[in-house]
Amino acid sequence: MPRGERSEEAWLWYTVVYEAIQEIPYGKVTSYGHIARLVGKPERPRQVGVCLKHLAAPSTDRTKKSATYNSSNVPWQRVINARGGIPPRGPHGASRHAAVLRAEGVEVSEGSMGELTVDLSKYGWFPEMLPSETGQVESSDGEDEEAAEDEAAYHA
DNA sequence: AATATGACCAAGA
DNA sequence: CTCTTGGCCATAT
Repeated sequence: MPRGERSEEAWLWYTVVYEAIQEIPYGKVTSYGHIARLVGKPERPRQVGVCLKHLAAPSTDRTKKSATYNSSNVPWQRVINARGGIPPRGPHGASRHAAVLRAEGVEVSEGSMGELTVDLSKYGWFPEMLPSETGQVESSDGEDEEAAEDEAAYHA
């Protein structure tokens, strides 16, 4: 991260996000919001996107830490938006993204406006949490980021 | 320092 | 179904 690598807190955010993403099974996809929930920050899906954006540049890493995670060891292609759409981050970005997903066996179709989409009910990966149905929340205690961090590193 | 943006999301209208 | 609104906060200008 550009800003002084001294900020452990910022590094921590990137770390938990990357590790959560690495848990997405091959051939499945999930959303930014789900990753945000996994790391205990359900209200910051946007910041997850920031992480991946920086991930796109593997070199230019001055700190050894930033070299830990790069576009080749983090399956960024398995993270799409909540509607199953592939975010058009560039002119040919979406198509390239779709190609990578198809290579994993994920079916990518075309939306109404030529937007590439994935069928979440088929390829979506949302581990045992459907708030809309059960309305149950796992950690209803006062735990926050710390707990989430543990949980994220747990599964690895 | 202050303002604008963005690989987003959920809920309303 | 589409469009708007409010919220988030690390980066970029």
